[in-house]
Amino acid sequence: MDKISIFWFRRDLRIEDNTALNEALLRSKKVLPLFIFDEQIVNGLPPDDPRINYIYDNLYTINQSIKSNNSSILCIKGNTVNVWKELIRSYSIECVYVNKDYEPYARMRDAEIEKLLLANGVEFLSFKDQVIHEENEVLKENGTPYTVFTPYKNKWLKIYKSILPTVTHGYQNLIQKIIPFPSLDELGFKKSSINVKEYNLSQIHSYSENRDFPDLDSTSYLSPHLRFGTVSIRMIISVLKPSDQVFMSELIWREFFMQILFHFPNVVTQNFKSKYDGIRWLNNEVDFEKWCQGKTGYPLVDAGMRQLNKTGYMHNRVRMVTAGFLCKHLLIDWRFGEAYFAKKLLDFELSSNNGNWQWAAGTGCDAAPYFRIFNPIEQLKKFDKNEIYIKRWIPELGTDAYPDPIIEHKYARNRALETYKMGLNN
DNA sequence: TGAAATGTTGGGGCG
DNA sequence: ACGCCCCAACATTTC
Repeated sequence: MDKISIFWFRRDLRIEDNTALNEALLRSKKVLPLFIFDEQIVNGLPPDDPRINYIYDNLYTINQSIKSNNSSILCIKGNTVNVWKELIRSYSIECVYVNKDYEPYARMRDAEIEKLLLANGVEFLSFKDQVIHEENEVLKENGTPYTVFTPYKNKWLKIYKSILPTVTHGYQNLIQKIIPFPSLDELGFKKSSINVKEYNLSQIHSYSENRDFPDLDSTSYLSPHLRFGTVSIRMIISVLKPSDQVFMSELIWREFFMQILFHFPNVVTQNFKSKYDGIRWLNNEVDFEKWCQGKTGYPLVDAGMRQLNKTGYMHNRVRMVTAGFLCKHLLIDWRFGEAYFAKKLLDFELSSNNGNWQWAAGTGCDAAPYFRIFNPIEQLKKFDKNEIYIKRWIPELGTDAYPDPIIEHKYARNRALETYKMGLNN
């Protein structure tokens, strides 16, 4: 039996400028592309989760596009370890190629699979692909990680040399074998009514002027594409101009929080700054439910939550306002908000979601100070003064059906200040 | 990538 | 012309 190599798709769902795939095609004459719907992940999601749909659709499209070479993606649902044990039995595998995934669960899984493969004489090669600079490439002089964004960014930019997307040299080294591609139904999933929007770079050069106005809908919608790797980060960076530094900074925030999660994995469950551990959250369930449903009586908060519930997306400015409202006005632990966003966001990325929630709560590294409290009315005046965005998402606005504010701003502000001050450890 | 509270300044109304 | 008050506008401090 001829030896083959396997390229394992994970969160890099494209065939252009895909580092590990390119390496596999360069070094091996028989490359089998693989995707595993990991039961440990998907079993925790509803069968019609839009992100599962999005992954499926992209795999389907890639599978169609390599059919001209008589090639296929092997698409399986199962327990990842068991799938690999089975693959080792059915194929004579020389080498497995992957792009690195930096999340705690993925690192643990990959370490386990690598061990299994090595024990069976299979080489496991992993490559940097998802980021420009990975966890140990941007460090302080003393070799420790940065925990403040601005110096991190300065160092990031200092060592950055423009990287162009790689050109793929053809896919003829993919194994020529038609494998039936499973239907969504056969995988045990269902069609979702929510779809990922295509990304849009046409307004990228006016990002810094328009980004704070949610009614303009001028943002790029890149986030889910970066999350699932349907676009390469090198391609995005390569279209930026020197004047696009604000947009560039957002991409650097992404890598900042990735390296924070890598070096401080306890942030998943703990405050980055433990001096906030003593905050007595109220965690009122009725308040939380109203926040989730977009029924707080604060239009900007409610519009954001409804946009999230309906589309799986929320404008960034509004994310800050809704998150701040949950933590400060309602005194609900940021972990509840984080979990809700994780469930709903198409672009859900553990590192960014966690980092930004801890930012909003004031508990994170380089976070907003706790006494910086957004006034949802002032934010509305500043960023949606013509009320276009809020009317778009709250049809009953201005009628009796729209609720009164669940809490008065001034009262909530003072209560938050007192509660945070009281909870401080030093 | 905050907002409120407090302080300062200076123009204008008015006796 | 002067002193006094009011208050908008801006600046600084505080949370």
